[in-house]
Order: sequence, then structure tokens, then C-alpha cells
Amino acid sequence: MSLDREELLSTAADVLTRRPTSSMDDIAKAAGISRATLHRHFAGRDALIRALEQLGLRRLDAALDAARTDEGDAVDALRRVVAETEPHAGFLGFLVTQNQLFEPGEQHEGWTRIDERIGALFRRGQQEGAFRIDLTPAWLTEALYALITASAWAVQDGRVAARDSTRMTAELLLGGLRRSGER
Amino acid sequence: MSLDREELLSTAADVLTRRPTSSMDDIAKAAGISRATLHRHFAGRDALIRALEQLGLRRLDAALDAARTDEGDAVDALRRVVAETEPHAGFLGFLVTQNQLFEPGEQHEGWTRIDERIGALFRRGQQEGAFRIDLTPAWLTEALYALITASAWAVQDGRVAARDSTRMTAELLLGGLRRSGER
DNA sequence: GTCAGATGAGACATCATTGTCGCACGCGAG
DNA sequence: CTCGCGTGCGACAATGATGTCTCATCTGAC
Repeated sequence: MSLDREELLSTAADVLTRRPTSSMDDIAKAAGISRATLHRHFAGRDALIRALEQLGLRRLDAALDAARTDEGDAVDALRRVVAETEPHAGFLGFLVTQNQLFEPGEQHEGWTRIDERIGALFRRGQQEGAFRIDLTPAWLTEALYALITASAWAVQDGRVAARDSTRMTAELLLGGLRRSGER
Repeated sequence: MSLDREELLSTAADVLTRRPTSSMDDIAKAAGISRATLHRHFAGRDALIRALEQLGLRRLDAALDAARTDEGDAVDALRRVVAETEPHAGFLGFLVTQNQLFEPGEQHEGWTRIDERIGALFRRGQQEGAFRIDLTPAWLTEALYALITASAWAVQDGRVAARDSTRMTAELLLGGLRRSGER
């Protein structure tokens, strides 16, 4: 039986995010397979990275679809984005930290599209008066990535309970840590 | 004249954070020196990494000192932390993304101390009633790291103006992105 | 000018990783 | 049982990074 390719890529993303210098052997071991088998599925390290990118981007795209980013209240939509994206935080972390792997300026097109979709949600929220307008959509997008990734790492390291992570991420992003509402 | 060791380490942190697989030669070139000279200053890659850790931790410690984390209003103290830490975001990013470089569980002692200092500030703010109590200090600490690092990257990539980064980071962390104050 | 110290350039052996094979094993389908 | 497929294991050469060394050059102090 052929092993689960997606699961393999998922663990590869985790390993590479945590320790980007991991060898192919490390990755194979982490996935519970031999280096030969890893090479049978991916021609080489480059091919593996590309596949990681592709799958990660597809997952994020699907997560944004599932979150229905342009339906209903912008606040609720953002909550859905956090909830839908968090399961794929391993890929998100990989994409965020490793997207500098390739040539200068040569940004993956799929990535800019994800950026655009999320940025659009923030702009919509601002236009509807739900979001502050003194924080730029570009920054909010970066912050969203960073918080989701950080949340996943914190869960992995046992610093945050898994059942709380989605709520804490969304709450901090939406309401900040200050208790009172005044500016 | 001996070159500026701290500046060298600073660029090394940037390079390694952006592209963790960089070779010693890459690092040397980025710093504008030859590989031989790099080796004269640091016995090897390991030694370089250790030095990076040490300097990064010292800088963060100094930044927390300068921020006077246990003086005055917790909100203001947090703003000072963001402002003082941001200049050393390169090191922070390195520490956050690469702290898995060494053995399992073997966390650098200095790092846990930094964690503790920041966690203490969040706890103080919660006790004083300034901060929400439904977000754990551990999570807030992780979020602070993530946001400062993300902010620095965003500036580097030109997605956020340098003059706005401190304000945007602190504002998002403190107040969140929602416009109205109600929960 | 002279000297000491630091640097850059290049050569070199060594080591780890990589990518490719061949071969044997196990397991499910027929 | 037998076959086919996927896998693990080990060996192998090739490649790139690493660490060390030598030598020439430069710069600042004296």
C-alpha cells in the first residue's frame, strides 16, 4: 500500500519548520519511512520543498474557501478564518518562515493570492466599520500569519492547551489584551 | 582594525533567519568579509550559533532592563518593551525560529529567563486589572515574540513602513483590530 | 619607513549529505 | 502458491560544505 502522501508532507513541513537544516534522512525518519522511499516519492530535496509549497497553498486556499471570507460579519468571518486555518498551521509556518528559500523577489504566485484574499477581508471589515482603520491590511495579514503559527508552536511545546488555541488567537487578534475598551 | 563583532553577528542572525540553510560562505559574504575571517572569529558553525544565542539573549535582557518592565502602568511598560525590543528583532526572530536547533527539551536557560520576565509583566497587568485574564501569560508571551518578529520581517520586505512598525505592533497587541470596544 | 596585526584569496583534506542502485523482504490479489 | 508492488536496507559515487593552512596584501601605530 502506498503511504499517505499528504500526511508525509505534513510531517515534513513540521520537521523542516522546527529544524530547517534537517537532512532528508531526518525527514524520512520523522515520517517513519526510509530515505529510499522518500526519494521514490520526491525526486530530491527541491521537489519535496516544491510539493510542500503546493500542498500548503492548496490547503490554505481551501481553508479560506471554507471560511467564506466574504460572507456575513467581518468579525465572524475572521473567526472562521482562524478556525479553518489553524489545522494547517504547520504548512503556514513553513510557508511563512521558508518563503525566502527561492530567488530574490521571486514570490510564489499562489502565495500573493492568499495574501490578497486575506487582505480583502481586512479591507472589507474596515469599510464596514468593524475594524480599525489605523492598522493597515498588510500588517494585519502578517500578524494573522504570525499569531496562528505562534499558536500552533505553543501548543506543540505544551505552553498552550490545544482546546484554547483557536479562541486565544482570535480573541487576541480581535480584541487585544487590554481589558477596558477605551483607547 | 578588528571588525565589529556585534554587527557581524547581527547580519548573521538576519541571514540565518531568512535562509537557515545558508552556508558559512553565504554568511561571510553577507557580512562583507571572507570565509577565512569568519572562521577566525568563530571556530565553526556551532560556535557561531552559540554566539548568536548569547548575544541575542544579552540584547533582549538589556532591552527588558531598558523597558523597566516592573515600573509604572503595565500598558506603558508593554509599549516600552515593544519599542526597546524591536531594534533587536533580528535576534529575536533567530531565537524564536531556531531555538529547536539543539537537543529535545534542552531549552537554553537564558531563554526561559526572558520568558519569565515577560510573563511576569503580563501577570502584573492582569492583577492590576489592566489586562484581560482570559488570555494566559504564556500565550501573550508567544504572541509578543511573534508580532515583533513579524513586524520586522514586514518592514524588511517593504510591506510595512518602518516608522509605523512599533506603533502598529503595540496597538494591535493592546487593542486588537476591532473598532468598537464591546466584547 | 618599519613592524605587528588583521584580512582576503586560494588550496587542500575531510566530512556529511545527496541521489542512485541492486537486492531481499513482506503483503495483498489473483 | 505465485506474482507484482511497494518498501527497507545497505552500498556507492558525486557533490557541496566545512575546517585548516599558507601566502600575499593592507592598514595603523610607532
